[in-house]
Amino acid sequence: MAANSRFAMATHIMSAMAMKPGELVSSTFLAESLNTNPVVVRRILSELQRVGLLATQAGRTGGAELAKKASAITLYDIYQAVDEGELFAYNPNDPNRSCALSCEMKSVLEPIFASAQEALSESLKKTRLSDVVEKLAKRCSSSRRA
Amino acid sequence: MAANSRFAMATHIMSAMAMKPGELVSSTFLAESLNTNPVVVRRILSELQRVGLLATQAGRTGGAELAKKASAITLYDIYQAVDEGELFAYNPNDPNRSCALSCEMKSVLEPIFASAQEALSESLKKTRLSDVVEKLAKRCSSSRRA
DNA sequence: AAAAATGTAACTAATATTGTTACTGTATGG
DNA sequence: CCATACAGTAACAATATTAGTTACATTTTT
Repeated sequence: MAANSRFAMATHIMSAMAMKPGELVSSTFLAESLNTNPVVVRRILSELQRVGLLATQAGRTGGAELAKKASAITLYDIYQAVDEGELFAYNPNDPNRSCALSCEMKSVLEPIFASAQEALSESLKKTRLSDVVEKLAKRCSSSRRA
Repeated sequence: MAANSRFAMATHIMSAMAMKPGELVSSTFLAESLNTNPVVVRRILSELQRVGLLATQAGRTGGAELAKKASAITLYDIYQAVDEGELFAYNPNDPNRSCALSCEMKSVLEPIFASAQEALSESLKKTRLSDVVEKLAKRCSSSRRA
């Protein structure tokens, strides 16, 4: 259980909400779609809410709904909300101060890691949540036909 | 101890070898530079050797050396050697077969994940090991001057 | 007041990463 | 020929993260 699937789950959750505009969707409903526990969903909802992608409402008829139009949300927004960890980690040990290479390694890697992270981010910015929903709608209707 | 630093360590190792062309470098020497245990180094050496980036020699005067010129090796080659895991993980649970969205989610995410991975890879291909070594050499000489 | 929702804390199980010890096999040098 | 220094690898411990679960407080509607 190491590679983190929160981005996939968050995109799933956001897509489900985008397909029910104006409706409040419960964590229990979302958990059934994800085949997991409602608390797992609520943890992700909480992160998405924190960055303003959705709003929740407590109480008997409560639930969550998108805070913006699906066309105004990119997958990068979702990625950022749930995946704050750095892509790459540096050597966790202190540099060996008697080794010049060891002392300079991190500062040489920094811009390389930053560029890679930036390339990844730009790629995710190209897809909007509305694009995902469109693809899902197409696939779902064609699988229903089959 | 979760985010994986093998790419940073492997780049460090490859750089150290690139700065001693023709020499066999021991895992003990590399471990001192990384401030870690020789076995940690040998595990990474083993992965780099598996993909043909370096060659090792056993015995009293043994060690490791690059199998190609530093200008013929990109950081992507190193990344691939040590970081085989996927960048993103899918929801580990089975899809809920009574939910069309749930059933189609993975196939919609697949090309998105692939594009992001590709963008990352292309970014890493832009830097050659020789570029890293040049930057290190500059930084090391200027820090020595200071 | 009951019911159904959010929000969150605390715990478990599984897994990954790093470091360590201990050992085998190999090649060199005296 | 044999001690030495290396690679290679298995086994284990410490730590951290992820996902799932239980439990409970709070909020809102009916």
